[in-house]
Amino acid sequence: MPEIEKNEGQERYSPAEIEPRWQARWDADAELYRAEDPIAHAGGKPKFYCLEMLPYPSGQLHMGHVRNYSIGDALARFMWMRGYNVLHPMGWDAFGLPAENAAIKNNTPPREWTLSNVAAMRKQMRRMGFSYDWAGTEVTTCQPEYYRWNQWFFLRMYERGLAYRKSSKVNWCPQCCTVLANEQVVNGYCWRHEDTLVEQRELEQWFLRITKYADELLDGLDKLPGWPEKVRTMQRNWIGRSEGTEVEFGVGGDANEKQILRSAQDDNKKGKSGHAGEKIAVFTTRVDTIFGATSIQLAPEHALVKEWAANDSELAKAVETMIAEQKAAKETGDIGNIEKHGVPTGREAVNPFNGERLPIWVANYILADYGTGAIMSVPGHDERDFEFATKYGLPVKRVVAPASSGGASAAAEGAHADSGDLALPYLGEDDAVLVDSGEWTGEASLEAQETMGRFAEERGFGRRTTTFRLKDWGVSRQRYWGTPIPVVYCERCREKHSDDPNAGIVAVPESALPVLLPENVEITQEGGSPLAKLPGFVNTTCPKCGGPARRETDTMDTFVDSSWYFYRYVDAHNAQMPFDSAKVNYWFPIDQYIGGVEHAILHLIYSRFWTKVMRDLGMIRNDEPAERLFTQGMVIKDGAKMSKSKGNVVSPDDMIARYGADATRMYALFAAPPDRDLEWQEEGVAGVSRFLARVHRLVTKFAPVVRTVERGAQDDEITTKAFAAQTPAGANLLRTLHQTIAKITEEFSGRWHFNTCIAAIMILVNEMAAAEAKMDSGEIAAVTIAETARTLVLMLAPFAPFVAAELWEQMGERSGLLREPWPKADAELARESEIEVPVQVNGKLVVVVKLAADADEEAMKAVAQAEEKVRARIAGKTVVKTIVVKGKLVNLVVK
RNA sequence: GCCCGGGUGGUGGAAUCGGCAGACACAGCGGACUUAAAAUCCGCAGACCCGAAAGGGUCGUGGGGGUUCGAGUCCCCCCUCGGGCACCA
Repeated sequence: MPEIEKNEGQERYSPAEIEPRWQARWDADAELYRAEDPIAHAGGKPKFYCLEMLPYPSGQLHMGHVRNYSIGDALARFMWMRGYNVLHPMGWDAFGLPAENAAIKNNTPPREWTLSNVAAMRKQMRRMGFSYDWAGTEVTTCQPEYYRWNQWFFLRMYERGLAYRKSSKVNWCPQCCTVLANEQVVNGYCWRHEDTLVEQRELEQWFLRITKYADELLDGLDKLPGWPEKVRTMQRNWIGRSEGTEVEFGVGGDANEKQILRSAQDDNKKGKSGHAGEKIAVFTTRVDTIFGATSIQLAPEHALVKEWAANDSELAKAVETMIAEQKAAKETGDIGNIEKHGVPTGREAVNPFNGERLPIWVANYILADYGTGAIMSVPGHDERDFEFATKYGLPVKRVVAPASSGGASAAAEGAHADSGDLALPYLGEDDAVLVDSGEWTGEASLEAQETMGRFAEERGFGRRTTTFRLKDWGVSRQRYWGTPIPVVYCERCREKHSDDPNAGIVAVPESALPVLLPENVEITQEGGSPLAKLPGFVNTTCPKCGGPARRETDTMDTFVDSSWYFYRYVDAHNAQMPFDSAKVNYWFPIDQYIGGVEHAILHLIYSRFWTKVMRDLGMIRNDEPAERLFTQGMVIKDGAKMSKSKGNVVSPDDMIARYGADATRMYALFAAPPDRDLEWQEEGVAGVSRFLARVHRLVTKFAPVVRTVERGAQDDEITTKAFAAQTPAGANLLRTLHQTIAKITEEFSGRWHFNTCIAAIMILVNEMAAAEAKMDSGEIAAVTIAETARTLVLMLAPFAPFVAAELWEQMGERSGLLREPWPKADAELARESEIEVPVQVNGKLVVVVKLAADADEEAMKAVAQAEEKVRARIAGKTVVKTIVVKGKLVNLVVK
């Protein structure tokens, strides 16, 4: 053996000195970056695309980001060491309102403000040591190089009818001075302004036809087992598919004038039209209960109600009150708890199934924008209808009964709520059958839904249909800082084809892209698109006829930007196309996407939609963007989510300055498992920092040993195993080492409980510290220490890359840590030779005995029974039963 | 109201399969080192009771029941906190 030099470990751990030095080195030698084409140089390595959500460049990284990226970076580094070809990119969601607000406040142009924030945050991220390939993949969505492709996609969608313009009621936030998507309205309030109520305005807007993919977006969720069930459920609810039947009820005139009219059937036969032949379409998922309908309920906003209210001031007043009340309820937040009420319209509708005349009401619980805005009210089988009918004394009629009752509830006809068995509506079971339902009586409920739907279709007064809660995605924003919509409006073209309502809309040709967002724009809070005030931008020529035309002045929703940014990462500098399909097909789907659950429906549903559109354009092969999704918990401080308004924000810069980036990110992983909320406690960061100092001191001390051993090992060819066997203390240390490797490797590939990984590393370090003294006494071989120290540093690399790199170098290693293979656990070395077996009497712990790990059940039993404490406990009693679980425990049952 | 998560020492959390509850930390306490402090190192530490101590006993994972030799873990009922949806016909 060569002489072992010793380092007394005088150098103190100083992240402030270590971290910037390594950061500079990584920046300079681009260790973390792709020097060459990562696909061409994959060299047979499997690919791994590790993605974290790109941040909005507010100027400050917050703790939520730090946590998100610490998780992703640990995984990326681990996969790198496991020999994967890793793609780990980062970018900036750089368009959006805060830049405009900042412009108003500080008189700084949004571009300048945004880009300086990007620079500041990029610096923070580098300071954190995150392993992003800045040079190769960084994407900034507000750059024309990026947003021109938003425009390009928009044109592709427009060509295919996936982007269209229509006038409709839209959500308007008076604070943002812009339209919001449905997804951006939270309980009637703006998602950005918690106390600003969203108004409804009638405006011409651009929409993306996401509903075309509603079915696929829904069904695809079943094929995403790598996504959290919670997110999938949220998306299912959001898409809200229900299959049912639309049925047309014929409308009678004013009942007081005794102008009861024909049923819809008659109307259809005679092809009559006009007032008398008006129909009300209702949507129901339970057409089988149609014989139990006892009224028709319309939403206050229903077109017919408007018509009728025009000549009926009383009705008009009632409807107005209802709408006002709903608005008020939204403001207090308890919409949904609002009491059901309504007014009769004095008109009647005819049930096309049985010719029954039903009163038409207007009710406040009917939603105008779902289904047809009208329902058939079946109080016998719907809780809401029941509540309403009970209040107004409308009849409750049962038409479905459990099969077991033999359809015996006929007596219930016309009964009211106070009759015992009708105290609650019957909501149906799988075996329910129809009663009192004409020719369908006796038919199974589920079957009747089918046959009655078909019947309605045959007779021409209905159709089976599917409705969705999901609405098309309104993407127009009356704001400046976003992607210009690449469309012009031409008066001449419109007039030339006055029969086509879309004739005046002319797409900007692809060759003219990008439509650049002008600079030096005055931004005010007054509302209306700021671009509309720029004649130089607005006035243009029509690409079709060459005549004067007006540019679209709305910009795109920023969620367009984030819907496909992760595709751009794989080919960020492509000037010809959004990306090279071959590259996407190599990297996609994303192997792991990591982000906050707050994106569960907005970003994550739009991204899935965009993926399907691109697939149908033939650009990509994958149906879904990401194979696996992980949603991390929130960062909490003093029991509340960190936010400026609550004043409980902890700045990463402060943490770095005080404890270093390593300690900050390692604490973010240590304080809680990543899927749970994390309470930020500064003392905890200090603790991790102390731990790293301890590691630094220990490894620094052992580093010369490692260097010596590494040199010697080549000569002596002595295996670690052989050395380990020499001394019990050495075997113990190596056992812990290999148990730790096994533990961490397993967590990375499954549960991701990095808090327990770090705990395991701490245990190992504690044992190493204890081993220090034993090295001098010869109880532990130097090679054992060296092996342990070296492996420890490798395992630290995903969590604390700076100190790991520093120590790695101290140990005489020259290769970068990411190129070093992840250690392999040796099952033999990890195995326990001795186990502690608890001995119980009647399930209560009496004593713990030490046994050889391979002791069989007989031996365990014998040792347990021989134990003095156990004998004392069972003295004078009979052992009725002995339970022995090999390698686990012994339990004596006594009486 | 409905659907998901949680509830374990003073605190964050551990216990992956029903098998020693409280790993690993933080805060705390005691000791060593120091003129002193900081830093560091070593040790103690769920609660209650008995005992001078060594040690021993009882209780204990939100509450109540159950299954089991044995329950933080499984079943039923309930309380509570957080999140999502909320008249979706």
